[in-house]
Order: sequence, then C-alpha cells, then structure tokens
Amino acid sequence: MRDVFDALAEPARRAILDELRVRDGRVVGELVERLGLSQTSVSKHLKVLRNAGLVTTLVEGQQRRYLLRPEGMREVEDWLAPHRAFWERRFDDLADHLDRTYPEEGP
Amino acid sequence: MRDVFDALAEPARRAILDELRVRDGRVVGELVERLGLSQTSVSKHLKVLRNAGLVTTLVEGQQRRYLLRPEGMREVEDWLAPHRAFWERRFDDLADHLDRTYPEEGP
DNA sequence: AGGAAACATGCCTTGACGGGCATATTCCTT
DNA sequence: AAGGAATATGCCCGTCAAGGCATGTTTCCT
Repeated sequence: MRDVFDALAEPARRAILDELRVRDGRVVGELVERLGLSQTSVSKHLKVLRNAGLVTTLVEGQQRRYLLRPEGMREVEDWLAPHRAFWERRFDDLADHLDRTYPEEGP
Repeated sequence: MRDVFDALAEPARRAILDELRVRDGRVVGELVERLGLSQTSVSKHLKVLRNAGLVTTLVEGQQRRYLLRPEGMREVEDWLAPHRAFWERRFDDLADHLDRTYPEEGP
C-alpha cells in the first residue's frame, strides 16, 4: 500500500483528482474519455488512489463511481503546514527587508 | 529534470526538507549524521531536491550548505489550493448537515 | 607538495512502476 | 440463457529510480 505522496507523484493521477474536483463522482468511462488514457491505465491509477485513501468507490450496477475523499489529503496537508509556516515567515522577512531598503516605495 | 511532486514522493527527501525546516542551512555531513543515511544517498537526494527547485546550495570551502527555497513549494501549493477549497467546502457541508441533524448538540 | 576532509558522480545491480494486451468478473438486456 | 457493457486484474516488458561502492574533485591543513 503506497502512500499519498507516492500517489500524487504521477501526473495522470493528479489529473484524475482534478477531474473529480471539477465534477465529483465520475464513472471510469467518463475519466477515460476526458483524459484520453486507456481504460486499463485509468483503472490502475484509480486503484492506487483508492489505496492511498484519496478516492472512494461507489458501486452502481456495472459501473463504479469514484468520489474524492478529502480526508485523504490530510496527510499531505499535515506535512505541508509547517513548511508553509516556514516559507510564509521567509516571505514576510523579505517584505520587511524590502520595506526597510525602499521605504514607502517599490523597488 | 523531475518535478516537485516527484521529489516529494521520497520519504528520505521529505525528511531532508523537514531537517532543513527545523534548522536551515545545514551542510551535507550534518544531514548524513542526523538522518542516518549514507553520504552518497544524501548527496543524490539533495541533487533531486535542487533540480526540483526546493533547495539551493551555498558553497563554503569544502562543504556545501543547503538552504530551503520556499518558492519551490509554489507548484505544490498551486495545485493543492483548489483541492483544499474543495475539501473545506465538503467539511463545511458536513458540519451544516450535522448542525441540522443535531441542532445545538454534538452527535 | 602531500595528504586528509567534504562532497559529488559514474557504474552496476536490483526492484518497482507504468503501459498494453488479453482475460476474468459482474451486471444488464433481450 | 446468451451476449454485451463496464471494470478489474494477471502477465509481460521496457524503463527508471534508489542504493552501494569506488573514484573523482575541490579545498584545507601542515
């Protein structure tokens, strides 16, 4: 079972997530058509996304509807949050520096 | 040249970034010691991180100091932002639902 | 100058991943 | 029951990444 970061490393998988974000609850066929990938590929990528906890499946007769699972992003968010804090502080420092260097002005 | 998501997929590389976040500007030897990885491995991971734009090198004599490059995370943030918007909306919806289902109460 | 320190890099091997094809599975239709 | 639709999965193959080892490169020290 691979983790979330691993799942997000693949462009096709991010594309699938984007597609679901625009319209959640698509069935495999729709994704295949919209992304121009093979059905095999899409199914496999969906499996990875499911194992990573990023999507859920809803069985509907012979088709399966895929839904985003927001909690799946939690792990990413948790890792990213401290880093965001770090870099925002850095940008603030830069802004301060610029303010002191070019008071009341832009560079 | 691999992209940021690819770079972040490797646990060792995230560990390096964490290490730099705690104390920015470490030299390779420090990272090797603190992470318990081989020097070869660390150097290679640093190369990937540099190519991804996540760190910069500062040459200091025979050692090289590595610094976080916050702008590198931009790509991740840009991709993530719409998704965060999505899942926060979902959580709000869930909260609303709970509020209507258990008014003035917790479940 | 000679040697050690601190990193980087080339080579090799192993393992994992993604793609495609064929096939299995499940369900619907008639 | 039979056939077809919608997905999943097993297998094979090519590619690529990660780890380890040895070696190269640059810089410092004496």
